[in-house]
Amino acid sequence: MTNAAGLSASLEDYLEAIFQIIRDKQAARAKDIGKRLKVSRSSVTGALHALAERELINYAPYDVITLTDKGKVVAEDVVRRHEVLRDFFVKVLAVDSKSADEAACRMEHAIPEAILERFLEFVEFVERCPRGGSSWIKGFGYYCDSDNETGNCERCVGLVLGDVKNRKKDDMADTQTQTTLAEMRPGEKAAVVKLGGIGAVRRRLLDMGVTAGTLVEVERIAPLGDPIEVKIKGYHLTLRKEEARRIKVKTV
Amino acid sequence: MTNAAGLSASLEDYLEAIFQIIRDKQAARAKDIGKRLKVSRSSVTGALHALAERELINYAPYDVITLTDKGKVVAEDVVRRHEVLRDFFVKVLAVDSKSADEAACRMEHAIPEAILERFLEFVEFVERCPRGGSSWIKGFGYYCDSDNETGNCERCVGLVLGDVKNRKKDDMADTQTQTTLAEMRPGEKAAVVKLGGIGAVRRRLLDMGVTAGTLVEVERIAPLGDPIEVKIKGYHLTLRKEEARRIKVKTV
DNA sequence: ACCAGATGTTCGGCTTGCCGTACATTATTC
DNA sequence: GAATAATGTACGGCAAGCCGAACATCTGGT
Repeated sequence: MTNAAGLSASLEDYLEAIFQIIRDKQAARAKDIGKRLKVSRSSVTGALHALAERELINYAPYDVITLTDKGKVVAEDVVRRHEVLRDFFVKVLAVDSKSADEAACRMEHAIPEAILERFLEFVEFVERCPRGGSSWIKGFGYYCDSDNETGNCERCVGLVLGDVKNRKKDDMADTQTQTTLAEMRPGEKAAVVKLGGIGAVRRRLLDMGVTAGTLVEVERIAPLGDPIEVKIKGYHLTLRKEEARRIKVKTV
Repeated sequence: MTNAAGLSASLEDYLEAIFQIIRDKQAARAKDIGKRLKVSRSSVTGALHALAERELINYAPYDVITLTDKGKVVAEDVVRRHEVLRDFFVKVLAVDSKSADEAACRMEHAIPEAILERFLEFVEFVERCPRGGSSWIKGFGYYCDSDNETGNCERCVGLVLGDVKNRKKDDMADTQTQTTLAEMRPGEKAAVVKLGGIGAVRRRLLDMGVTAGTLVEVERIAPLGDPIEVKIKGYHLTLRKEEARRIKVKTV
Protein backbone atom coordinates (compact mmCIF):
# COMPACT_ATOMS: atom_id res chain seq x y z
CA MET A 1 0.00 0.00 0.00
CA THR A 2 2.93 2.31 -0.46
CA ASN A 3 1.89 4.13 -3.59
CA ALA A 4 -0.87 5.76 -5.52
CA ALA A 5 -2.07 2.59 -7.18
CA GLY A 6 -1.80 0.73 -3.88
CA LEU A 7 0.96 -1.54 -5.05
CA SER A 8 3.70 -2.88 -2.84
CA ALA A 9 7.27 -2.05 -3.77
CA SER A 10 7.73 -5.62 -4.84
CA LEU A 11 4.78 -5.67 -7.20
CA GLU A 12 5.88 -2.38 -8.68
CA ASP A 13 9.20 -3.97 -9.47
CA TYR A 14 7.51 -6.85 -11.21
CA LEU A 15 5.32 -4.53 -13.20
CA GLU A 16 8.25 -2.38 -14.21
CA ALA A 17 10.25 -5.42 -15.24
CA ILE A 18 7.39 -6.74 -17.35
CA PHE A 19 6.99 -3.36 -19.00
CA GLN A 20 10.65 -3.17 -19.91
CA ILE A 21 10.94 -6.75 -21.08
CA ILE A 22 7.95 -6.33 -23.36
CA ARG A 23 9.54 -3.17 -24.71
CA ASP A 24 12.93 -4.81 -25.31
CA LYS A 25 12.03 -8.22 -26.56
CA GLN A 26 8.62 -9.21 -27.79
CA ALA A 27 7.28 -11.47 -25.12
CA ALA A 28 7.63 -11.40 -21.35
CA ARG A 29 8.64 -14.79 -20.03
CA ALA A 30 8.64 -15.77 -16.39
CA LYS A 31 12.25 -16.80 -16.64
CA ASP A 32 13.40 -13.37 -17.78
CA ILE A 33 11.39 -11.60 -15.11
CA GLY A 34 12.98 -13.82 -12.52
CA LYS A 35 16.43 -13.22 -13.85
CA ARG A 36 16.00 -9.47 -13.93
CA LEU A 37 14.66 -9.25 -10.40
CA LYS A 38 16.89 -12.02 -9.09
CA VAL A 39 14.08 -14.17 -7.79
CA SER A 40 13.07 -17.73 -8.50
CA ARG A 41 10.56 -18.69 -11.14
CA SER A 42 8.08 -19.76 -8.52
CA SER A 43 8.13 -16.33 -6.96
CA VAL A 44 7.38 -14.86 -10.34
CA THR A 45 4.29 -16.99 -10.73
CA GLY A 46 3.05 -15.78 -7.38
CA ALA A 47 3.56 -12.17 -8.30
CA LEU A 48 1.84 -12.68 -11.63
CA HIS A 49 -1.23 -13.94 -9.81
CA ALA A 50 -1.22 -10.88 -7.61
CA LEU A 51 -0.92 -8.56 -10.61
CA ALA A 52 -3.60 -10.41 -12.54
CA GLU A 53 -5.92 -10.16 -9.56
CA ARG A 54 -5.49 -6.39 -9.67
CA GLU A 55 -6.18 -6.45 -13.40
CA LEU A 56 -2.82 -4.99 -14.30
CA ILE A 57 -1.76 -7.84 -16.56
CA ASN A 58 -3.47 -10.36 -18.77
CA TYR A 59 -2.39 -13.66 -17.43
CA ALA A 60 -3.36 -17.24 -18.09
CA PRO A 61 -1.15 -20.17 -17.14
CA TYR A 62 1.40 -21.01 -19.82
CA ASP A 63 0.23 -18.11 -21.93
CA VAL A 64 2.10 -14.96 -22.89
CA ILE A 65 1.96 -12.02 -20.52
CA THR A 66 0.66 -8.64 -21.61
CA LEU A 67 -0.20 -5.46 -19.77
CA THR A 68 -3.78 -4.31 -19.53
CA ASP A 69 -4.51 -0.66 -20.25
CA LYS A 70 -4.62 -0.02 -16.53
CA GLY A 71 -1.37 -1.89 -16.16
CA LYS A 72 0.29 0.21 -18.83
CA VAL A 73 -0.67 3.39 -17.04
CA VAL A 74 0.67 2.20 -13.71
CA ALA A 75 3.84 0.80 -15.26
CA GLU A 76 4.47 4.05 -17.09
CA ASP A 77 4.16 5.83 -13.81
CA VAL A 78 6.71 3.61 -12.11
CA VAL A 79 9.10 3.98 -15.02
CA ARG A 80 8.63 7.72 -14.91
CA ARG A 81 9.56 7.87 -11.23
CA HIS A 82 12.63 5.84 -12.01
CA GLU A 83 13.69 8.03 -14.87
CA VAL A 84 13.07 11.33 -13.19
CA LEU A 85 15.22 10.23 -10.29
CA ARG A 86 17.95 8.89 -12.51
CA ASP A 87 17.95 12.04 -14.61
CA PHE A 88 18.25 14.16 -11.54
CA PHE A 89 21.12 12.13 -10.16
CA VAL A 90 23.00 12.22 -13.43
CA LYS A 91 22.26 15.74 -14.59
CA VAL A 92 22.28 17.59 -11.31
CA LEU A 93 24.24 15.51 -8.84
CA ALA A 94 26.76 14.36 -11.44
CA VAL A 95 26.46 10.73 -10.39
CA ASP A 96 27.63 8.10 -12.88
CA SER A 97 24.72 6.56 -14.69
CA LYS A 98 25.13 3.07 -13.30
CA SER A 99 24.97 4.17 -9.67
CA ALA A 100 22.20 6.57 -10.55
CA ASP A 101 20.18 3.75 -12.01
CA GLU A 102 20.65 1.52 -9.00
CA ALA A 103 19.74 4.29 -6.61
CA ALA A 104 16.67 5.19 -8.64
CA CYS A 105 15.65 1.54 -8.52
CA ARG A 106 15.68 1.54 -4.76
CA MET A 107 14.18 4.93 -4.19
CA GLU A 108 11.48 4.95 -6.81
CA HIS A 109 9.08 3.13 -4.48
CA ALA A 110 9.46 5.55 -1.62
CA ILE A 111 9.33 8.97 -3.22
CA PRO A 112 6.18 11.02 -2.76
CA GLU A 113 4.68 12.53 -5.88
CA ALA A 114 5.20 16.11 -4.72
CA ILE A 115 8.92 15.64 -4.21
CA LEU A 116 9.28 13.87 -7.53
CA GLU A 117 7.67 16.87 -9.14
CA ARG A 118 10.30 19.08 -7.55
CA PHE A 119 13.13 16.96 -8.85
CA LEU A 120 11.67 17.26 -12.29
CA GLU A 121 11.17 20.99 -12.02
CA PHE A 122 14.68 21.43 -10.76
CA VAL A 123 16.14 19.75 -13.80
CA GLU A 124 13.94 21.88 -16.04
CA PHE A 125 14.95 24.98 -14.16
CA VAL A 126 18.60 24.18 -14.57
CA GLU A 127 18.19 23.60 -18.27
CA ARG A 128 16.58 26.92 -18.93
CA CYS A 129 17.76 29.31 -16.24
CA PRO A 130 18.95 32.35 -18.15
CA ARG A 131 21.93 32.89 -15.96
CA GLY A 132 24.08 29.93 -16.67
CA GLY A 133 22.27 27.23 -14.76
CA SER A 134 23.71 24.32 -16.65
CA SER A 135 27.25 25.46 -16.41
CA TRP A 136 26.75 26.32 -12.79
CA ILE A 137 25.75 22.72 -12.28
CA LYS A 138 28.84 21.68 -14.13
CA GLY A 139 30.69 23.63 -11.49
CA PHE A 140 29.27 21.22 -8.96
CA GLY A 141 30.83 18.41 -10.93
CA TYR A 142 34.25 19.96 -10.48
CA TYR A 143 33.48 20.69 -6.87
CA CYS A 144 32.87 17.13 -5.93
CA ASP A 145 34.98 15.19 -8.38
CA SER A 146 38.16 16.24 -6.68
CA ASP A 147 39.02 16.41 -3.03
CA ASN A 148 37.06 19.50 -2.16
CA GLU A 149 39.98 21.85 -2.43
CA THR A 150 38.49 25.27 -2.61
CA GLY A 151 40.50 25.88 -5.74
CA ASN A 152 37.79 24.19 -7.80
CA CYS A 153 35.59 27.15 -7.44
CA GLU A 154 37.99 28.88 -9.79
CA ARG A 155 37.12 26.53 -12.60
CA CYS A 156 33.49 26.94 -11.82
CA VAL A 157 33.74 30.70 -11.91
CA GLY A 158 35.65 30.47 -15.16
CA LEU A 159 32.71 28.70 -16.71
CA VAL A 160 30.31 31.46 -15.97
CA LEU A 161 32.50 34.18 -17.40
CA GLY A 162 31.99 32.75 -20.83
CA ASP A 163 28.32 32.39 -20.07
CA VAL A 164 27.85 35.98 -19.15
CA LYS A 165 29.23 37.09 -22.49
CA ASN A 166 27.06 34.67 -24.41
CA ARG A 167 24.07 35.70 -22.46
CA LYS A 168 24.35 39.21 -23.73
CA LYS A 169 24.34 37.98 -27.28
CA ASP A 170 21.39 35.75 -26.49
CA ASP A 171 19.51 38.67 -25.07
CA MET A 172 19.98 40.51 -28.33
CA ALA A 173 18.64 37.62 -30.30
CA ASP A 174 15.94 36.86 -27.78
CA THR A 175 13.40 36.48 -30.51
CA GLN A 176 13.81 32.74 -30.17
CA THR A 177 12.62 30.53 -32.95
CA GLN A 178 8.97 29.94 -32.38
CA THR A 179 7.86 26.91 -34.29
CA THR A 180 5.89 23.69 -33.77
CA LEU A 181 6.79 20.40 -32.20
CA ALA A 182 6.59 18.71 -35.58
CA GLU A 183 9.54 20.64 -36.90
CA MET A 184 12.00 19.80 -34.19
CA ARG A 185 14.79 17.29 -34.55
CA PRO A 186 15.72 14.48 -32.15
CA GLY A 187 17.54 15.72 -29.07
CA GLU A 188 16.20 19.25 -29.31
CA LYS A 189 14.42 20.83 -26.41
CA ALA A 190 11.74 23.47 -26.39
CA ALA A 191 9.22 25.13 -24.14
CA VAL A 192 5.55 24.72 -24.87
CA VAL A 193 3.93 27.96 -25.95
CA LYS A 194 0.43 26.83 -26.75
CA LEU A 195 -1.48 23.59 -26.96
CA GLY A 196 -3.53 23.49 -30.12
CA GLY A 197 -7.16 22.45 -29.93
CA ILE A 198 -6.79 18.74 -30.45
CA GLY A 199 -9.10 16.47 -28.51
CA ALA A 200 -7.54 13.39 -26.98
CA VAL A 201 -3.93 14.50 -27.01
CA ARG A 202 -4.74 17.91 -25.61
CA ARG A 203 -6.80 16.32 -22.87
CA ARG A 204 -3.94 13.95 -22.09
CA LEU A 205 -1.35 16.70 -21.97
CA LEU A 206 -3.53 18.82 -19.73
CA ASP A 207 -4.06 15.84 -17.43
CA MET A 208 -0.32 15.49 -17.20
CA GLY A 209 -0.10 19.06 -16.01
CA VAL A 210 1.48 20.45 -19.15
CA THR A 211 1.13 24.22 -19.24
CA ALA A 212 2.74 27.00 -21.23
CA GLY A 213 6.42 26.90 -20.36
CA THR A 214 6.79 23.17 -19.83
CA LEU A 215 9.88 21.70 -21.46
CA VAL A 216 9.57 19.09 -24.20
CA GLU A 217 12.35 16.99 -25.62
CA VAL A 218 12.13 15.14 -28.89
CA GLU A 219 13.50 11.68 -28.32
CA ARG A 220 13.29 10.17 -31.76
CA ILE A 221 11.35 10.27 -34.95
CA ALA A 222 10.30 7.21 -36.87
CA PRO A 223 12.05 6.62 -40.19
CA LEU A 224 8.97 7.77 -42.05
CA GLY A 225 8.94 10.93 -39.98
CA ASP A 226 5.57 10.31 -38.57
CA PRO A 227 5.26 8.88 -35.12
CA ILE A 228 7.31 11.31 -33.05
CA GLU A 229 8.43 10.23 -29.61
CA VAL A 230 8.76 13.01 -27.06
CA LYS A 231 9.55 13.25 -23.39
CA ILE A 232 7.54 15.70 -21.39
CA LYS A 233 7.16 15.99 -17.63
CA GLY A 234 9.11 12.76 -17.36
CA TYR A 235 6.59 10.86 -19.45
CA HIS A 236 7.32 9.28 -22.80
CA LEU A 237 4.72 10.06 -25.37
CA THR A 238 4.21 9.12 -28.98
CA LEU A 239 2.52 11.66 -31.18
CA ARG A 240 1.34 11.72 -34.74
CA LYS A 241 2.99 14.39 -36.82
CA GLU A 242 -0.46 15.80 -37.32
CA GLU A 243 -0.86 16.20 -33.57
CA ALA A 244 2.61 17.58 -33.05
CA ARG A 245 1.97 20.28 -35.58
CA ARG A 246 -0.73 21.73 -33.33
CA ILE A 247 1.65 22.23 -30.44
CA LYS A 248 3.47 25.53 -30.64
CA VAL A 249 6.87 25.65 -29.00
CA LYS A 250 9.81 27.94 -28.53
CA THR A 251 13.30 26.49 -28.92
CA VAL A 252 15.49 26.71 -25.83
CA MET B 1 19.14 -6.48 4.97
CA THR B 2 18.62 -3.22 3.18
CA ASN B 3 21.34 -1.14 4.72
CA ALA B 4 24.87 -0.95 5.94
CA ALA B 5 24.13 -2.25 9.40
CA GLY B 6 21.91 -4.94 7.91
CA LEU B 7 18.74 -3.56 9.44
CA SER B 8 15.34 -3.72 7.81
CA ALA B 9 13.55 -0.46 7.13
CA SER B 10 11.17 -1.26 9.92
CA LEU B 11 13.87 -1.82 12.52
CA GLU B 12 15.58 1.37 11.46
CA ASP B 13 12.36 3.19 12.15
CA TYR B 14 12.16 1.72 15.61
CA LEU B 15 15.75 2.60 16.35
CA GLU B 16 15.27 6.13 15.11
CA ALA B 17 12.13 6.54 17.18
CA ILE B 18 13.88 5.28 20.30
CA PHE B 19 16.76 7.64 19.69
CA GLN B 20 14.48 10.63 19.37
CA ILE B 21 12.25 9.75 22.29
CA ILE B 22 15.26 9.35 24.54
CA ARG B 23 16.51 12.71 23.32
CA ASP B 24 13.16 14.45 23.89
CA LYS B 25 11.94 12.92 27.09
CA GLN B 26 14.08 10.96 29.44
CA ALA B 27 12.90 7.41 29.08
CA ALA B 28 11.74 5.45 26.06
CA ARG B 29 8.48 3.68 26.78
CA ALA B 30 6.92 1.09 24.53
CA LYS B 31 3.70 3.04 24.45
CA ASP B 32 5.37 6.13 23.02
CA ILE B 33 7.26 4.17 20.43
CA GLY B 34 4.05 2.58 19.32
CA LYS B 35 2.26 5.88 19.14
CA ARG B 36 5.02 7.48 17.12
CA LEU B 37 5.23 4.67 14.60
CA LYS B 38 1.50 3.99 14.65
CA VAL B 39 1.81 0.35 15.60
CA SER B 40 0.41 -1.64 18.48
CA ARG B 41 2.29 -2.21 21.71
CA SER B 42 2.71 -5.86 20.94
CA SER B 43 4.49 -5.05 17.71
CA VAL B 44 6.84 -2.84 19.65
CA THR B 45 7.81 -5.65 21.97
CA GLY B 46 8.64 -7.80 19.00
CA ALA B 47 10.84 -5.15 17.47
CA LEU B 48 12.60 -4.57 20.77
CA HIS B 49 13.53 -8.23 20.88
CA ALA B 50 14.96 -8.01 17.40
CA LEU B 51 16.97 -4.92 18.27
CA ALA B 52 18.23 -6.44 21.51
CA GLU B 53 19.29 -9.56 19.65
CA ARG B 54 21.44 -7.36 17.43
CA GLU B 55 22.84 -5.65 20.52
CA LEU B 56 21.59 -2.25 19.51
CA ILE B 57 19.56 -1.63 22.64
CA ASN B 58 19.75 -2.68 26.26
CA TYR B 59 16.51 -4.40 26.87
CA ALA B 60 15.07 -6.41 29.71
CA PRO B 61 11.35 -6.99 30.12
CA TYR B 62 9.65 -4.20 32.06
CA ASP B 63 12.89 -2.30 32.28
CA VAL B 64 13.79 1.03 30.72
CA ILE B 65 15.19 1.02 27.21
CA THR B 66 18.58 2.48 26.39
CA LEU B 67 20.78 2.42 23.33
CA THR B 68 24.05 0.53 23.38
CA ASP B 69 27.11 2.27 21.98
CA LYS B 70 26.67 0.33 18.78
CA GLY B 71 23.02 1.30 18.77
CA LYS B 72 23.87 4.96 19.16
CA VAL B 73 26.16 4.85 16.16
CA VAL B 74 23.57 3.17 13.97
CA ALA B 75 20.78 5.45 15.17
CA GLU B 76 22.91 8.52 14.53
CA ASP B 77 23.45 7.26 11.02
CA VAL B 78 19.75 6.82 10.37
CA VAL B 79 19.03 10.26 11.77
CA ARG B 80 21.76 11.70 9.61
CA ARG B 81 20.26 10.23 6.47
CA HIS B 82 16.94 11.68 7.46
CA GLU B 83 18.33 15.11 8.10
CA VAL B 84 20.49 15.32 5.03
CA LEU B 85 17.49 14.46 2.90
CA ARG B 86 15.24 16.90 4.68
CA ASP B 87 17.82 19.65 4.43
CA PHE B 88 18.19 19.06 0.74
CA PHE B 89 14.46 19.13 0.14
CA VAL B 90 14.04 22.32 2.10
CA LYS B 91 17.15 24.21 1.10
CA VAL B 92 17.50 23.18 -2.51
CA LEU B 93 14.11 22.00 -3.67
CA ALA B 94 12.22 24.61 -1.65
CA VAL B 95 9.81 22.05 -0.23
CA ASP B 96 7.90 23.02 2.91
CA SER B 97 9.43 21.47 5.97
CA LYS B 98 6.51 19.23 6.87
CA SER B 99 6.41 17.51 3.48
CA ALA B 100 10.18 17.39 3.45
CA ASP B 101 10.18 15.57 6.75
CA GLU B 102 7.61 13.04 5.64
CA ALA B 103 9.45 12.38 2.42
CA ALA B 104 12.75 12.00 4.23
CA CYS B 105 11.09 9.51 6.55
CA ARG B 106 10.08 7.31 3.66
CA MET B 107 13.22 7.66 1.60
CA GLU B 108 15.84 7.43 4.31
CA HIS B 109 15.79 3.66 4.19
CA ALA B 110 16.34 3.37 0.50
CA ILE B 111 19.06 5.88 -0.27
CA PRO B 112 22.53 4.55 -1.02
CA GLU B 113 25.39 6.14 0.87
CA ALA B 114 27.03 7.51 -2.27
CA ILE B 115 23.95 9.41 -3.33
CA LEU B 116 23.39 10.75 0.15
CA GLU B 117 26.92 12.10 0.04
CA ARG B 118 26.07 13.93 -3.15
CA PHE B 119 23.00 15.51 -1.65
CA LEU B 120 25.12 16.74 1.19
CA GLU B 121 27.83 18.04 -1.09
CA PHE B 122 25.28 19.79 -3.23
CA VAL B 123 23.94 21.72 -0.27
CA GLU B 124 27.47 22.63 0.74
CA PHE B 125 28.27 23.66 -2.79
CA VAL B 126 25.24 25.89 -2.96
CA GLU B 127 26.12 27.53 0.32
CA ARG B 128 29.61 28.47 -0.73
CA CYS B 129 29.61 28.81 -4.50
CA PRO B 130 31.23 32.15 -5.19
CA ARG B 131 28.85 33.07 -7.93
CA GLY B 132 25.61 33.44 -6.17
CA GLY B 133 24.67 29.82 -5.58
CA SER B 134 22.24 30.48 -2.77
CA SER B 135 20.39 33.18 -4.55
CA TRP B 136 20.37 31.13 -7.70
CA ILE B 137 18.60 28.47 -5.71
CA LYS B 138 16.21 31.06 -4.45
CA GLY B 139 15.46 31.65 -8.12
CA PHE B 140 14.27 28.06 -8.27
CA GLY B 141 11.85 28.88 -5.50
CA TYR B 142 10.28 31.58 -7.63
CA TYR B 143 10.37 29.32 -10.63
CA CYS B 144 8.26 26.63 -9.07
CA ASP B 145 6.13 28.50 -6.59
CA SER B 146 4.09 30.06 -9.32
CA ASP B 147 2.60 28.57 -12.43
CA ASN B 148 5.77 28.24 -14.42
CA GLU B 149 5.29 31.41 -16.36
CA THR B 150 8.60 32.21 -17.89
CA GLY B 151 8.35 35.64 -16.37
CA ASN B 152 9.74 34.29 -13.13
CA CYS B 153 13.15 34.10 -14.59
CA GLU B 154 13.13 37.88 -14.41
CA ARG B 155 12.94 37.84 -10.65
CA CYS B 156 15.64 35.23 -10.56
CA VAL B 157 17.91 37.30 -12.76
CA GLY B 158 17.19 40.31 -10.61
CA LEU B 159 18.59 38.46 -7.65
CA VAL B 160 21.91 37.81 -9.23
CA LEU B 161 22.44 41.38 -10.30
CA GLY B 162 22.74 42.38 -6.69
CA ASP B 163 24.97 39.39 -6.12
CA VAL B 164 27.39 40.31 -8.83
CA LYS B 165 27.96 43.70 -7.24
CA ASN B 166 28.43 42.24 -3.80
CA ARG B 167 30.73 39.63 -5.13
CA LYS B 168 33.15 42.26 -6.29
CA LYS B 169 33.27 43.74 -2.84
CA ASP B 170 33.75 40.28 -1.38
CA ASP B 171 36.60 39.62 -3.70
CA MET B 172 38.30 42.73 -2.44
CA ALA B 173 37.90 41.62 1.13
CA ASP B 174 38.75 38.04 0.36
CA THR B 175 41.05 37.82 3.31
CA GLN B 176 38.30 36.00 5.16
CA THR B 177 38.44 35.78 8.91
CA GLN B 178 40.55 32.78 9.73
CA THR B 179 39.87 31.72 13.28
CA THR B 180 39.06 28.61 15.31
CA LEU B 181 35.86 26.71 15.84
CA ALA B 182 35.80 27.76 19.48
CA GLU B 183 35.32 31.39 18.59
CA MET B 184 32.28 31.00 16.39
CA ARG B 185 28.76 31.85 17.43
CA PRO B 186 25.63 29.71 17.02
CA GLY B 187 24.33 29.66 13.46
CA GLU B 188 27.64 30.63 11.90
CA LYS B 189 29.15 28.51 9.20
CA ALA B 190 32.77 28.03 8.31
CA ALA B 191 35.05 25.85 6.23
CA VAL B 192 37.59 23.67 7.98
CA VAL B 193 41.14 24.79 7.30
CA LYS B 194 43.12 22.42 9.45
CA LEU B 195 42.44 19.74 12.02
CA GLY B 196 44.68 20.23 15.02
CA GLY B 197 46.54 17.24 16.39
CA ILE B 198 44.01 16.02 18.92
CA GLY B 199 43.65 12.30 19.38
CA ALA B 200 40.14 10.95 19.63
CA VAL B 201 38.29 13.86 18.08
CA ARG B 202 40.71 14.15 15.20
CA ARG B 203 40.41 10.43 14.57
CA ARG B 204 36.63 10.70 14.63
CA LEU B 205 36.55 13.63 12.27
CA LEU B 206 38.86 11.91 9.85
CA ASP B 207 36.70 8.79 9.98
CA MET B 208 33.76 10.95 9.06
CA GLY B 209 35.60 12.09 5.98
CA VAL B 210 36.21 15.62 7.17
CA THR B 211 38.94 17.25 5.11
CA ALA B 212 40.12 20.79 4.56
CA GLY B 213 37.20 22.63 3.01
CA THR B 214 34.37 20.79 4.71
CA LEU B 215 31.66 23.07 6.04
CA VAL B 216 30.91 23.22 9.78
CA GLU B 217 27.93 24.87 11.38
CA VAL B 218 27.76 25.75 15.05
CA GLU B 219 24.36 24.66 16.30
CA ARG B 220 24.45 25.81 19.90
CA ILE B 221 26.74 26.46 22.77
CA ALA B 222 26.02 25.45 26.33
CA PRO B 223 25.29 28.26 28.77
CA LEU B 224 28.71 27.86 30.28
CA GLY B 225 30.24 28.13 26.83
CA ASP B 226 31.85 24.79 26.98
CA PRO B 227 30.20 21.90 25.25
CA ILE B 228 29.80 23.19 21.73
CA GLU B 229 27.37 21.40 19.44
CA VAL B 230 28.27 21.44 15.77
CA LYS B 231 26.90 19.93 12.61
CA ILE B 232 29.40 18.62 10.15
CA LYS B 233 28.87 16.32 7.19
CA GLY B 234 25.33 15.89 8.39
CA TYR B 235 26.41 14.54 11.77
CA HIS B 236 25.75 16.23 15.07
CA LEU B 237 28.79 16.42 17.24
CA THR B 238 29.48 17.73 20.71
CA LEU B 239 32.93 19.13 21.29
CA ARG B 240 34.74 20.48 24.30
CA LYS B 241 35.86 24.04 23.88
CA GLU B 242 39.39 22.78 24.33
CA GLU B 243 38.94 20.50 21.33
CA ALA B 244 37.21 23.11 19.20
CA ARG B 245 40.12 25.49 19.72
CA ARG B 246 42.37 23.11 17.83
CA ILE B 247 40.23 23.19 14.71
CA LYS B 248 41.15 26.07 12.44
CA VAL B 249 38.35 27.40 10.26
CA LYS B 250 37.61 30.15 7.78
CA THR B 251 34.30 31.96 8.05
CA VAL B 252 32.07 31.69 5.01
C1' DA C 1 -0.18 -3.17 52.40
C1' DC C 2 -3.24 -3.38 48.80
C1' DC C 3 -6.00 -2.59 44.89
C1' DA C 4 -7.09 -0.23 40.48
C1' DG C 5 -5.39 1.50 36.18
C1' DA C 6 -1.60 2.01 33.27
C1' DT C 7 1.84 -0.20 30.89
C1' DG C 8 4.34 -4.31 29.03
C1' DT C 9 4.36 -9.11 27.35
C1' DT C 10 2.91 -13.43 25.27
C1' DC C 11 0.33 -15.97 22.18
C1' DG C 12 -2.08 -17.37 18.05
C1' DG C 13 -3.24 -15.73 13.69
C1' DC C 14 -2.93 -13.08 9.52
C1' DT C 15 -0.50 -11.26 5.10
C1' DT C 16 3.37 -10.63 2.06
C1' DG C 17 7.11 -12.37 -0.17
C1' DC C 18 10.59 -15.45 -0.82
C1' DC C 19 12.50 -20.27 -1.64
C1' DG C 20 13.09 -25.42 -3.23
C1' DT C 21 11.12 -29.43 -4.85
C1' DA C 22 8.19 -31.90 -7.50
C1' DC C 23 4.91 -31.91 -11.21
C1' DA C 24 2.82 -29.98 -15.79
C1' DT C 25 3.21 -28.11 -20.16
C1' DT C 26 5.39 -26.54 -24.27
C1' DA C 27 9.37 -26.61 -27.65
C1' DT C 28 12.87 -28.78 -30.00
C1' DT C 29 15.17 -32.17 -32.15
C1' DC C 30 15.91 -36.32 -34.41
C1' DG D 1 5.58 -38.38 -33.72
C1' DA D 2 8.14 -39.44 -29.64
C1' DA D 3 12.02 -38.31 -26.44
C1' DT D 4 14.27 -34.67 -24.22
C1' DA D 5 15.12 -30.04 -22.86
C1' DA D 6 13.32 -25.74 -21.50
C1' DT D 7 10.06 -23.38 -19.27
C1' DG D 8 5.99 -22.64 -16.18
C1' DT D 9 3.16 -23.91 -12.01
C1' DA D 10 1.62 -25.79 -7.40
C1' DC D 11 2.62 -26.83 -2.90
C1' DG D 12 4.61 -26.65 1.62
C1' DG D 13 7.62 -24.09 4.38
C1' DC D 14 9.94 -20.15 6.32
C1' DA D 15 10.81 -15.30 8.09
C1' DA D 16 9.34 -10.58 8.82
C1' DG D 17 5.82 -7.68 10.51
C1' DC D 18 1.63 -6.57 12.01
C1' DC D 19 -2.67 -7.17 14.96
C1' DG D 20 -6.01 -8.19 19.05
C1' DA D 21 -6.99 -10.57 23.18
C1' DA D 22 -5.56 -12.35 27.32
C1' DC D 23 -2.26 -12.39 30.89
C1' DA D 24 1.67 -10.16 33.77
C1' DT D 25 3.84 -6.51 36.08
C1' DC D 26 4.43 -2.09 37.89
C1' DT D 27 2.88 2.26 40.26
C1' DG D 28 0.35 5.53 42.84
C1' DG D 29 -3.23 6.62 46.00
C1' DT D 30 -5.32 5.35 50.12
